[in-house]
Amino acid sequence: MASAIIERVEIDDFCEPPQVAGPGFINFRLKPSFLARCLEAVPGGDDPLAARVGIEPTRDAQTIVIDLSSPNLAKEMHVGHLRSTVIGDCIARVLEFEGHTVHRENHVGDWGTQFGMLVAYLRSVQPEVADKPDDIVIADLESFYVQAKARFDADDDFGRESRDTVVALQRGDPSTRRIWKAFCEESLRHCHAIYDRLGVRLIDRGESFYADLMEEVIRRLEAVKKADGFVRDSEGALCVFPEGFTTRDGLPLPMIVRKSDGGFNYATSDLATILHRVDTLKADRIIYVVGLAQKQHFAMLFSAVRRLGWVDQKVSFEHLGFGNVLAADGRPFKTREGGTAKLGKLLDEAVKRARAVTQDQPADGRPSIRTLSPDQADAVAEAVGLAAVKYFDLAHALQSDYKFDLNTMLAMEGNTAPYMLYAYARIRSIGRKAGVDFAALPSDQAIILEHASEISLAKKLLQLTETLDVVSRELRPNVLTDYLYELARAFSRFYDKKIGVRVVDATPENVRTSRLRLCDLTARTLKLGLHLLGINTVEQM
RNA sequence: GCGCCGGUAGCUCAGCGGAUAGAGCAUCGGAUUUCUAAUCCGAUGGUCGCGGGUUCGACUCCCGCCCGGCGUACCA
Repeated sequence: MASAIIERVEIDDFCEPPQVAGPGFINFRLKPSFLARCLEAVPGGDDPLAARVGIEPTRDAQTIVIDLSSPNLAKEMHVGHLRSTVIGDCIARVLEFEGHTVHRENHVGDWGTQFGMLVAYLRSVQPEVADKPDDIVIADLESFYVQAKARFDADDDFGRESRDTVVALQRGDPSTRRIWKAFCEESLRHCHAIYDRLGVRLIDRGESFYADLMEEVIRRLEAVKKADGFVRDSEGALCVFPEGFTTRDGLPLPMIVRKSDGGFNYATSDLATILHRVDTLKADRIIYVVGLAQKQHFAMLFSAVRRLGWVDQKVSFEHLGFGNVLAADGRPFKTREGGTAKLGKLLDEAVKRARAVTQDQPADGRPSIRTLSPDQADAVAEAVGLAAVKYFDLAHALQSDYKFDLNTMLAMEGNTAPYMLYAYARIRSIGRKAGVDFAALPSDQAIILEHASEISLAKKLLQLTETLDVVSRELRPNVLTDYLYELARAFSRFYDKKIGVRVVDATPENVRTSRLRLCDLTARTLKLGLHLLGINTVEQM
């Protein structure tokens, strides 16, 4: 059968004669001339598609909401928020690149009983905030919370005051609200210092934003409530009972939407966000980038929304769950003191280590030829350190836990950000060395693929489109990191003095130009790919 | 108890129906008078947790076990 297929296919213009290779396999080998034609067709220079390496936006754009990051404003952001933020941002970038309208929704926790405690504590330790709420400064949110909690546990009067403050807050008492708002804004400033550093932009929408919509959720549920129905009261709480979920005792498991004390919880606000996202933002697709631990919660939420018929069938809901970040010993990530590891500190540490890496000298004692000024070295360290953390996170399959290991993520060898950034910087340096502006390379000159390393680099370059298809369809960032790593390796071989080819001093001129164009295409592909991961490139390092 | 996610080379991880299971690190051995060696080439190393089944073909799908983690009504 295979030979019958081989005889009949007409693919001479782009493929070598196919060969039967064992039972069930036919090998097709694309002709270098065809690969070259494909690469020649990629727009360059000042073409608007040059930075997109020729990839056109989709024709059926959707409106997509991505729920990401979502820290609790009561505390400092910690490692736990890293994955949601970095993965969510990457997915958003990929979908935006495809041409979709993306809303990055930061569903921050700014509501609930702990805020009564925090406001009461703030009032007692910084009484002046009542008059000047905008002057509030809390250097360390984490210890502020710990102190408030300690007082709450030890002091009954303060406990009562805290509970009264929650009530006042929810009733809308102006003075309480003012202090609460000041606290939240201060906490958000801490968050955005990190977002800015990570290059992540998103829209903050706290639980409090949904206060009216939560009431609307309750009204709608009350309207369809029946004694033994899908929506009913149970043990004093208003509940939805999606099918197929049970408690330890095998009884139907409710999603509690209004607690028996009348308060709301995350199910209430998650339902409210859906109303906002569907009715106001007009979302076609909603993606929740939240840890795998909440898988059941989202399964119940989506099931409930479908059953309630609150959204059009064509709106899709996806929980993009991910595993935990563990310490190097495989245990939950804690500081030496046992507290949660603050994200800001972790990034500082990564950048500090990256700075040391930029000081590395060649192993054999030759002098380094790096010419970075201290300021440039600082900038490179910042870029490399943050890139290392992000890249390492994104390079892991989403569902698996991974060990946060600065040594591995900052290694210059292997599938790491430093290797990738170096490959890019190295290519840019070739352009400088050759005295050419990549953007001005003549795009009408042929690409010539003769050497094995040129052909395999060309094949890799041409896999960008299908790689991005997989990434956006399956929402898997590590498919992109793997591709970029393979591309960088293919380039290292192409450029290797032993197994590769000469570039800057290649002759004749048309071969040199062809190879420089391959360099340019590789640089643009790496830059685009890293950009979609949320990683900035550097021109030298 | 039930459900979900892991269990792949000494270590860190990819692969998740197709051809001899791949990288990096580590170990050992090569290249090199640089187009920035943060490189390249090679070797060693794996009954893909265990046992059944489906299939022409299973790390990949199904069933049952064993480990580890998480979830399982008023935290998120």
